[in-house]
Formats: sequence, structure tokens, C-alpha cells
Amino acid sequence: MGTKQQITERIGSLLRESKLSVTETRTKILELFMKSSGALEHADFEKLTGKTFDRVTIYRTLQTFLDKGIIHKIPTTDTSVRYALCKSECSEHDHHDHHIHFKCEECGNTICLDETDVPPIHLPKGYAAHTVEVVVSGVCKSCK
Amino acid sequence: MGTKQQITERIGSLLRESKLSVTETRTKILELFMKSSGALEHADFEKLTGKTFDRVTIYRTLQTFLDKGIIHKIPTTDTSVRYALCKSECSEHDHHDHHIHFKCEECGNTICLDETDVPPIHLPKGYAAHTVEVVVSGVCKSCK
DNA sequence: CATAAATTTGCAACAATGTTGCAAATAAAA
DNA sequence: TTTTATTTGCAACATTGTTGCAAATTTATG
Repeated sequence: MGTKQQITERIGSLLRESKLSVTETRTKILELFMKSSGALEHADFEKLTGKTFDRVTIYRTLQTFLDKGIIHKIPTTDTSVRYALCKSECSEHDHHDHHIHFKCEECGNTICLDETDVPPIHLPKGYAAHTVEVVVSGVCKSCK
Repeated sequence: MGTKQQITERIGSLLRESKLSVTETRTKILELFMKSSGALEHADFEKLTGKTFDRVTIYRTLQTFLDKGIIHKIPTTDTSVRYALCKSECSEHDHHDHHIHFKCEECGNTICLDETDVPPIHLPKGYAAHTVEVVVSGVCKSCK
């Protein structure tokens, strides 16, 4: 994981690579992503340690990160929106998630299973697939 | 598809089987589900032909149908919630969707691909799967 | 390092979406 | 037909997401 300072430096590079100003909000939000194992939703960012950020700022920051391919959304069956950090293969114009998502029914956490590939889906004739999203619900390692 | 009257009768049976009163709202909403090929969202129900139903009634009706296993939700990456009719295998206490969902990036429609099975997912050790949701985005038959 | 230019933030105001309690209306049971 | 149970619609509210704009912060420039 690295020291606090190393993480801050890594975040700085990430933001500069994406041609974004290095600001307190962006740094804090990325820190939270790196610290937490699972996917985050909007509410998680409002209770950030110390200073609280305006809801609007958080919405805009998350949207910016989505645009730049730094984070991705995870599909849900409710109105909540969950976000997770992208791996290095993702970029602004070529944004793929080749992993599946797992939502634990016990603890409620959603995590990216990076090692588990999305299986090939055989669609009926006439359909062209662009992206495939897989969300598995069940009981996770920790809750078993 | 059958005549209007046959559909109405089928809807009546479906509701009675689920131990629900046969009301105008429920009938109209089920009619809309049966007429439309794809998944529906809340807004689609508000502009129902003729009489308009209260938003609250629609929310409650959809929730009731979910509880009874008449419809199911489809995961999305935004805040919208999409619903589709369940097939006969679904019931109140045993609710599976063994098909995948396809969202067309052209026309915006979401449809259930009933013939396309969900492939088996090989999870890492320690994870127990309960349900698997697959949503494929791309271009559908009609838009190609 | 100081200043100018560009970007980001926070506030206010609004829009859209979802929820709850309760009385009136409707459907089912007697 | 009358009684009982269920459903509906209204009002009021809670939550979530959006837009314009001025103040604050960050980056670029001399």
C-alpha cells in the first residue's frame, strides 16, 4: 500500500496524467478509494474525515473521474450508484472492465473480482455486444 | 398475443393467483408490460393512455409486483430503475432470472434475451454465488 | 516570487425521484 | 346489499441530482 506520503504522490501523478488540477477534494476522494477495498457510493464521500465537502463538488468530482477513466460505475438494481477505481488498463478513450463485480448480501459491500474474467456471452444473431456487465450476489469470503 | 379480452382475462388470473385484488391500475400496468417488448421504467407508466395514475400508486404497484415475483428489476449504472415481466418459472419465494439483459445503445431499449443462458461464473475460493446478473450493452437487431 | 489566467469550489435555488400517513374510494367477502 | 379488507390519491416531506454564478484555489507566466 505504501506510506501516506507515497499515496499522496501517486495520487498527484494520477491527476496530472489526466490533466486535472491537484486539489484537496480530488486527493481526499482518491485516498478514500485507495484505502477501501470495495466500491463506494455517494454517501461515503460526504462523511470524509475532517472537512466536509459540498454535495455538488462530490458529484462533479466523480463525474470528472468517470470522464477521465479513473473510476467506473457498477450496475445496481436500485437507485444507488456505486463507483470503483479502474485498473491501469483503462484510459479516457478506451475504457474496459474485464472483471466481474460481487455484492455481498451479508455485509452489503461490493467488490471488484479482478482475477475473475467475464465469460464470453453467445448472443442471438443480429446483436452486437459492446460491453458486458456481470454482478454476482451472494456471500463473500469474510462473511462466510 | 391474443385479443384484448383474452389479455384482460389472463391478467385477471395472474393477479388472482398472486392473491391480489384485480384493480384498474394493476390491470393497466400489466397490459403495458405485455404489450411492450422491452423493459419499462417508472416514467413509462405515468403516461399511460387515458387516466393518469398517481406516482405513489405506481411505485406501490411495482413494489407489490416485485414482492409477488410478477416482475423483476434490471441492473443499471444510473439511477433509473427498469422492470420486466418474469417468466412463469418465477414465483414469490423462488425467483430466478436465468436469462441475460441487453441494452441497446442506439434506441435505448432494454430487453430480456430469454433464450440466452447466463454462463457459469467461476468465483474465487470462499465466495458463494446466489444470483448472477448479466447486462450486455451494444446494438440490437432492429438498430443494426 | 508575484501576478494573471484558468480551473475548481460552495452556495442558493431548483428539478426529479422516492416515501409516509391518512382519509376517501374501490374490490372482495359475507 | 352490507360489511370488511384492500387499494388509491392527496398532501407533505425526504432524498438525490442539476445549474448558474461569484468567491476561492490552483496553475501558468513574467
